[in-house]
Amino acid sequence: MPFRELITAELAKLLGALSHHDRLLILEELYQGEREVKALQKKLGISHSRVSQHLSLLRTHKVVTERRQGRHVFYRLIDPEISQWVMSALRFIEFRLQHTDEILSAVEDARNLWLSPQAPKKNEPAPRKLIYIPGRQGESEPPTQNEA
Amino acid sequence: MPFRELITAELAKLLGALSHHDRLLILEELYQGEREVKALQKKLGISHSRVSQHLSLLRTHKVVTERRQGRHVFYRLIDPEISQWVMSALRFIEFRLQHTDEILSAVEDARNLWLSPQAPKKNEPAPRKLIYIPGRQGESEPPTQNEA
DNA sequence: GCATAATGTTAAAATATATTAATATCATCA
DNA sequence: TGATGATATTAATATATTTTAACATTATGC
Repeated sequence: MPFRELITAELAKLLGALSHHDRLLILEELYQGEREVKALQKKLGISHSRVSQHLSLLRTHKVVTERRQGRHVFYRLIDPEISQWVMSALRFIEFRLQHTDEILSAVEDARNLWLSPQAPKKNEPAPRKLIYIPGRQGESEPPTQNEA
Repeated sequence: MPFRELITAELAKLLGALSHHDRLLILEELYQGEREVKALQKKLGISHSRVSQHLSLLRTHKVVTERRQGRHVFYRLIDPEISQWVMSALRFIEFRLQHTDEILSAVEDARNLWLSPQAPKKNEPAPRKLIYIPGRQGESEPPTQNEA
């Protein structure tokens, strides 16, 4: 497996590009549809320069792309399913968050927003494939697994 | 959505914990089964201290857990499906890697290793749910999406 | 038991990367 | 051209990573 290292490195870079609070919010926002920098800036409450830097990084990592229209630049996800993919990781963190009802319901909200088939509120582009499989029916076996 | 920030921050932390070449290799390795530090050290070709520190970080983020036996410490994935989840992101980077046949086949190898139902070679713990959906049949619509 | 080797963990220091905020530059359109 | 919006650059600060070394624990041989 000669290029396994390369693949792992690429994956690590992608994960690194996404491992930022603001950038995840941008992902969430862009999952709803195209947005210009100004809109993202308002939504996130950070400077436009910072938004631009985040977008630049996401562009570098081929997560987003843009479309120019006059002086407006609209950003969008290259593959909107990356958003679903990220959110499908909710299952790996929810046990950390399952403390208050408020947080639990926020997790539900997030899941509905990002993972339900009717996710994009208005004028949705197309029905999306579900990646997340709710529930943990496969929880029977203790993960002792095998030896090498 | 009051705790959305919290959820996004948690997700970002998880992604951050995984966004390292060595740690992804550890994930891959542990997907095969329990491993002691020494084995990981040999496999990755890095210092045992570094392995231990990586494992410590993964432990902090509840990705792995350990079992002690004498002077050996065996690590395993808390939820082996996290490994599949990470590898299902291959689709988001493969267009960057699709250059040589060698790389392409390495991607295939990686996919087979991590995502095929019979993934763990020997004495597999249980049939695993597939998260990755091969192919891109939903590629018809240009992602113009909707406006807010 | 005692010394020694094997296995892991931890801490501290050095290095490398990432983030931020401020500023500068560039492009577009009225 | 002037106003606006977007991007690039920079420098400072903060985080992460790596290395080295010290430490703890368990097994083994005498």
